[in-house]
Amino acid sequence: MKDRYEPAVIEAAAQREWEAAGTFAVREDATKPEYYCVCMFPYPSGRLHMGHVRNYTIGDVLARYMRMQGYNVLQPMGWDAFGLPAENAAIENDVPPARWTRDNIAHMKGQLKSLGFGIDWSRELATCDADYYRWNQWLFLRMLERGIAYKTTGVVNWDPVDQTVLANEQVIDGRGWRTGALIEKREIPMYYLRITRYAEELLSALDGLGEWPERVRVMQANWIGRSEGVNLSFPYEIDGRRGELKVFTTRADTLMGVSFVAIAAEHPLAELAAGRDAGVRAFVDECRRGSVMEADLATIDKKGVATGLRVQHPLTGAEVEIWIGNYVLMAYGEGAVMGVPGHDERDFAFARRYGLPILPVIDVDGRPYSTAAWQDWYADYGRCIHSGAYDGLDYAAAVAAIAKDLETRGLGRKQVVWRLRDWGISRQRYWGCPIPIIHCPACGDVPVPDDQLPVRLPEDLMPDGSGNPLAKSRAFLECRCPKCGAPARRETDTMDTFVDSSWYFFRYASAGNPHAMVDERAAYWMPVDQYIGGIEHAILHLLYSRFWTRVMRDCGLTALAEPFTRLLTQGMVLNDIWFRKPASGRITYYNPAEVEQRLQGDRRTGILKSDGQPVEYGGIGTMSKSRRNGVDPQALVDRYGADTARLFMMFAAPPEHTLEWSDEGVEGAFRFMKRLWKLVHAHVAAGPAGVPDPASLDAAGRTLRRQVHQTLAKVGDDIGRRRTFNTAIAAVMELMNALARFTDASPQGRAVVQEALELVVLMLSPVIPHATHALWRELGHSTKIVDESWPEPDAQALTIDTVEIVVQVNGRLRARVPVPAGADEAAAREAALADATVARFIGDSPIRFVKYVPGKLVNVVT
RNA sequence: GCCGGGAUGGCGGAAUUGGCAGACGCAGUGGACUCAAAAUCCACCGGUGGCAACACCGUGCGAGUUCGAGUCUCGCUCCCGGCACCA
Repeated sequence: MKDRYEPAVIEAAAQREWEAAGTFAVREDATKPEYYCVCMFPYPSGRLHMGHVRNYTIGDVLARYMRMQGYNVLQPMGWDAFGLPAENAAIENDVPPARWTRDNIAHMKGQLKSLGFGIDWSRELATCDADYYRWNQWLFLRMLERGIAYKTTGVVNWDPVDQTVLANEQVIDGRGWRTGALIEKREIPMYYLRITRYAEELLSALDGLGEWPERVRVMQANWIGRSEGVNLSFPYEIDGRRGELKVFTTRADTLMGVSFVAIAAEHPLAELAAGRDAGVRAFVDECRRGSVMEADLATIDKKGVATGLRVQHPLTGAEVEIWIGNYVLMAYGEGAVMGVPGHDERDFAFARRYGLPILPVIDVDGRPYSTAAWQDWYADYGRCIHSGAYDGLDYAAAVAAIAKDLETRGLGRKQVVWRLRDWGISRQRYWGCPIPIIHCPACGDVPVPDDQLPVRLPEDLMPDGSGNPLAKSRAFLECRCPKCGAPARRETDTMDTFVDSSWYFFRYASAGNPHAMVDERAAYWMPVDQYIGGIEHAILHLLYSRFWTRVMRDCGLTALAEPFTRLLTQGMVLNDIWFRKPASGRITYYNPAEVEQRLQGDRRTGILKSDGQPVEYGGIGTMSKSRRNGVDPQALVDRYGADTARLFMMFAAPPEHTLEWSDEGVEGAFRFMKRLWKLVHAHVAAGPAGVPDPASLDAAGRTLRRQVHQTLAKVGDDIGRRRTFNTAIAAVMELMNALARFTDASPQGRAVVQEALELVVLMLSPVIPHATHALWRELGHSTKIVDESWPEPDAQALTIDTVEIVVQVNGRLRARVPVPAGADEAAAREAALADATVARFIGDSPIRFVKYVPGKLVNVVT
């Protein structure tokens, strides 16, 4: 063994050994408990970024730890390989998307291997492979059969210059990103998946996901958005035509307080009113131009316009005027709301602005109501007043009575409304999974028969930015109708890439099966025991996966409803932002590596190394291409090795927090690697060491040995239960400091050090697997450390005969005194009162009482 | 605006169940080694006062509960993430 720590050499050697032994290729084994650890698979953009390294390091540490715990651990990897960037790259670099994607995969796979992740590569998959996406198509056909998939129209962004449909992200300020043309909204036929059919189950099952972060569950619950209320109708007669204006309300108890009805600008009645009045037309157009989805709309003024149209109150028959309100959403409920200014803040503001009557109809604990200003309690539940027959009823009783009366008149009933909408999966794009439908002039839309799957995506086409190349490819387009045999045309839309990622974790566990989507191996591995990925996927990806798994269940493919037992959402990786902003022109960003930092007082300044001129500090933000503050993991690995990169990532912050990049921090991790290496080397160079004999250890030896086993217990708890890798590493560092100070070279001293080093190496092996692989051998073992079990702390080493307890006087720390372990209150009290400092602070005051926390603390209260 | 999370030294962070605030690391300061530098090693490192022993103050702000609060309760301020004016 070399004195010098040379990561490049030892890492390559360790990786070769794992590969040769097939260490991470796992098979189903009913005799062992299984542990399935999945990290969200990457989009093959070309290079690994720091977020990937962090994500996969967390997964790998857990996987290796669980392996040492005796589990049969599967850690697979794959590629989320369809999607828009490949088409953009094709246009920019004149490379077909298929080749660009596969080249990227090859390069990134090499990078993943160099980081030493314990991945079972025999199960690798790429969603752009027909072996994979044929099962998207197959399940889609099952969904069609069950009415879960259906076709209807949807609105898309149409670029009239390129004659193409754009994704939302390709529309900037209402214009096409390439052409700058004003984008039109177009209605086209699309396929949808009826996720709303599962809304109730997707919501209620969240309660069972106890090992998911609370905030993810809350975000999902809000997204699904269940509301219980009453759907009711306001009858009208306009131009001699009878109709009913429907509204949904969760506050049917306030129905007698209605003073107007507000409808969305997109509502059919708004269109009718706009046709009669130029003022109304202008307002409707203004509302439509404004975005409906932005959060800052929450603070805009509640504006509206009267339509001159009137409806009848469903219970009293009184005339109620219809207004168009900019705060009413067409996409939620019925696109219309009843206006109850007395008890709804928005309606209140609206009524005040336009001088509409405000009628209090709910009494809240007799508090005095004033129409002068809104109070939050106006929206509270109470008892009905000024409501005729309903006076005196509380919320539940009033809603029940009103719903019943409405139902008698055929004008309403109780209803549950969901915010969640069906999932539109059609994309007018080339680089995706073809939707397996054939359009026949005679038979209509005909599903591709199972025996003709997969519908292969031709890989030789080149997108040019104008429309979908599939729609121009006769070889793809032209086919025969499976029903009547007549010439027909293939569907050219492809599926949303969220489809691809909704079930890949099932496929890892059924890798390579050409006959079935999943097989009995999936039953062995699934559900995923630990799923790890970015918080940005908290809603859509996770919700779609939960939905897709339920569809698979209902098709008899799995017994599971929930795919992920435990979820860890890792924080993003941040770095400093440096920029220059010339008086005129665009802001320019500089990579932190190009900047020399200066500290002026508490202000951070810097100069650009290349020209010596100052640059401005822009705070700290997520690593991104646009701000040029990324750090290339490859450069890091090349310079320090994978172990240092892994150690830094796991040490710098807890996994769920953001992680601030720090070159000095990386240096610190590297220093630790060198210290560990040298410590083991120095110990081994002094010759063989024996096994410690607890009975013959001196005090220092016993103390060190106790710290070793205490650390072992803590590290196991930190990794296994708490998932706080940073504190686990800190504890080992602390132990290493103690070890470096321990200089007893006697046989027993060396035996304690031998044991300590072996345990340190074992404890760190999930985090820094390469160096520990070499050090394990160095410490005299012929086995591979990766095959070792996680050690158990020695209970005997942990026993102590004396503890130091803290003594407080009136809650303030005054002394520490040693007492025998397990001392009772009387003994601890006596020891505390015997201390001179304690006595000084007590002085002449009489002792009122003494509080004793066994083994920890005595508090003397005077 | 709503929902969720947070605020602890110069910095990242620790304090797991209400019981020693600041572990560990980074940066910094002083020293050893060296012709010198780097690397490495040792020591110091929240603030104020004090020669020192030591004392007092200190976990965003203001109250409260408790023998005891970074931790619990109430009310604020600011920051981050998410979103949906959701009837």
